[in-house]
Amino acid sequence: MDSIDIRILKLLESNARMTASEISGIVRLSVPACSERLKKLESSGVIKQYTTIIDNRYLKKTMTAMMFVSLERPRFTDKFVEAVNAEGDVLECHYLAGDFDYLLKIVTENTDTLERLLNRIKSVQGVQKTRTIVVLSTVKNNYSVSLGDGTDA
Amino acid sequence: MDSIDIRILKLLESNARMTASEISGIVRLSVPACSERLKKLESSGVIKQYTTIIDNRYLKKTMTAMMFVSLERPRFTDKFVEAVNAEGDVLECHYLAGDFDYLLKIVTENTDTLERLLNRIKSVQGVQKTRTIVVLSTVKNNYSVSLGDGTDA
DNA sequence: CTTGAAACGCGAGAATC
DNA sequence: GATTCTCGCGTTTCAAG
Repeated sequence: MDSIDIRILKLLESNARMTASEISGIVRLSVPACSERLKKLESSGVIKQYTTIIDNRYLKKTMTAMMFVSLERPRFTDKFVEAVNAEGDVLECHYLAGDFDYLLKIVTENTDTLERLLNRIKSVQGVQKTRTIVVLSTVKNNYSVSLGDGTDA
Repeated sequence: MDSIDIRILKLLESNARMTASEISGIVRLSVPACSERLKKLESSGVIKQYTTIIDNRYLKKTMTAMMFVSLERPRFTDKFVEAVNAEGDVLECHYLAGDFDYLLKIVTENTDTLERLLNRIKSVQGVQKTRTIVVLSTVKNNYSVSLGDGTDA
């Protein structure tokens, strides 16, 4: 992982469909050299996934909320994790070191669907306490750590 | 946006580098028809971005934290947003309807870098109160809303 | 929407420096 | 690492149905 790899990753971060020849032109490497680096970054696991970000507006999911959840006992964890994974509107679920056990990031249609989701979460066995915070607007939303300008690292 | 579009989006969500001919084979459409749908999904803004998810482990950023921030007055917003955007380790920033004004999702190296980041945030003009919660593990981490199986919507 | 054809560009591999 | 060449495939654009 040298600075050229970082620059390649940065380019792919901004556009995952960039071709090897496009990249080679920008980072000033030959196409085969670029292809090889690409394959290594993929096979080594540095590149976890190429994904597509879909505008939630077109899916009518314009409401974001954060939901804290506490479980009665750790033995309810498996059921809870299962339930969370089954909920398509729950994008993230983090296990916390703090007052609450979990933080869920939710993207859903409206207050109705949020209410129903909240009720489903509350009915999961072992869920003791929840606290939901509505997001008014999202100022920043990156999907991966910033990679700097490639001059360092 | 019919069910075929949904299926195409689903495929691109799982792998943004899928070619039009690969997609056409799966959704049982001709290649030109697929290409056209792709271009429409891109130009209409349904597809916001093709991005690459990089494993934070390889960037040595293995620590995740959630930071709540309150500002004294709304007039400090611009400076704060600017500061947040300049911080590479701050992946998300949401404006909240609640006790705190903002929630920041942070991915950083270790407690040292988190401490320094916290201090930088605290020194931003107008920052009144913060509360930082360390994430122990991440159970679920999707980047876009789930699209179902394409049989509906 | 389909098929089919032509032209172009890209990616993979081998050979070479 | 760079280059060059070749081969096969994907993409785009056209036609016609």
